[in-house]
Amino acid sequence: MMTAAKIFIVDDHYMVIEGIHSLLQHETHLEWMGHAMNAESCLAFLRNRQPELIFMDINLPDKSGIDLCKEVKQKYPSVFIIGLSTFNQQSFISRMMENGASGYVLKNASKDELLLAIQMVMRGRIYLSHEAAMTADKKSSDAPVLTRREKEVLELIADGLTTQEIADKLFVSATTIDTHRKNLLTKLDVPNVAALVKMAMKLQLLGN
Amino acid sequence: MMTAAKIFIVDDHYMVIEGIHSLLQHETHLEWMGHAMNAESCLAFLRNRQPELIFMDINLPDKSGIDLCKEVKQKYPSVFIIGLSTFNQQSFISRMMENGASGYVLKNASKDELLLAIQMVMRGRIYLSHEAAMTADKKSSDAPVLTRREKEVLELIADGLTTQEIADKLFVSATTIDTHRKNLLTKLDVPNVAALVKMAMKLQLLGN
DNA sequence: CCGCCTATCCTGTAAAAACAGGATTTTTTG
DNA sequence: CAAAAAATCCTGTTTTTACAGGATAGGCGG
Repeated sequence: MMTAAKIFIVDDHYMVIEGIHSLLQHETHLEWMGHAMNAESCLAFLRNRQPELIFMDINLPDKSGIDLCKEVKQKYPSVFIIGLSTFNQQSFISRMMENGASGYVLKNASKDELLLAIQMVMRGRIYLSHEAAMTADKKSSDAPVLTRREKEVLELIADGLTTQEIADKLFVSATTIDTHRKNLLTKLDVPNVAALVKMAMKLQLLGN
Repeated sequence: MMTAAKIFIVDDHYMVIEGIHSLLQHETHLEWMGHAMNAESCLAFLRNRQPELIFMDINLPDKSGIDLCKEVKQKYPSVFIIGLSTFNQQSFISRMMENGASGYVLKNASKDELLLAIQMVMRGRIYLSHEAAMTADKKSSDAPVLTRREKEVLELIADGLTTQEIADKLFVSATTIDTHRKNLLTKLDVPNVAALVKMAMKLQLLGN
């Protein structure tokens, strides 16, 4: 029997916080440390106290859970993080895992699944929500893999910047951006930026 | 003082059910009747017992909350329905309202907001979540009015057709399409088609 | 009936994107 | 480490957009 695991949650949805709290409050081997509703206050909390496990929503008002995950893991490598989201967006899940998350559960998880996830993750294993694991292969098949730079360029293209403007912004030659754009069109199999942006939105490769 | 209002919830997310339950369980003027996790079992429940107010998620596994709302209101006109969703999708909100819902709250609503919503709706008034209401006018105010033809052209641009291709498809001159494109850029205040498509998606002017 | 809006069409120029077909240098990773 | 992947840069040409500044005809409502 291990000592009570300290749990913290970051989610901007009050009902989700209450939901998890309610589900876990009578578990004597778990200690509820509280919650944060944005990345900022989460980091502030961590400066003083350290939970062993954090449930972290992917959509936060001030910063994506993916970035927050990375930051938290850099500063506090020993903390376990379980991603939390309504949908099973494979791209988000894998990016969360790349950034050091130990697991991922959907918000429609049952109490049993939550407890199982906590148990496994606290033992150093990976837990992926059943449904999340299911769609894992499905999504990855039709959503092409973009590199970090390509995503960056894609984002700027969608913001309406021209090749030259993007080049200036990223301190590289315009031809480089041109190549990236070319590769983006090929990867997403579209003829021009208009279709590119639409496709990217559809595949949720584009924030905002 | 009215008698305890009977409340029911339909949502496929366990955490949301628990969240609302937890938030409302100590309210003595409310009676928690239980929950359903899909449209089917919601309808089954209603055949035997009748709540006065139903919190209804927009995304259900077997049927959209919008359709379920319509069906429930047809069979049991006296029941009040409050829509429930993670995002403030204006199109969904309005369709929910058209189908007889009396209100709409986001899942990040606070306890106070929930109670206020219940109170207002039970008195026959409409309650729209603050953020939902916010985006309601924002959407309608800063979303420019496009003509039928402009929408048509916009759609084709987003599909990746060039000006010439669109002209051929619509049996008009290329310069006509050029003018439409120009007007679209002006109306949405964007510098090029990439930004145009993104903005159009954001303002929900584009289907698909 | 007379604006206003919509849809259509025009000329011309400059800028940007798309297409082709490379090459080199980092960075990542097995 | 060595291969693979990613990021960088290049020279061209052709096509498409973006921008400027128009015009004309039909419909609809005050």
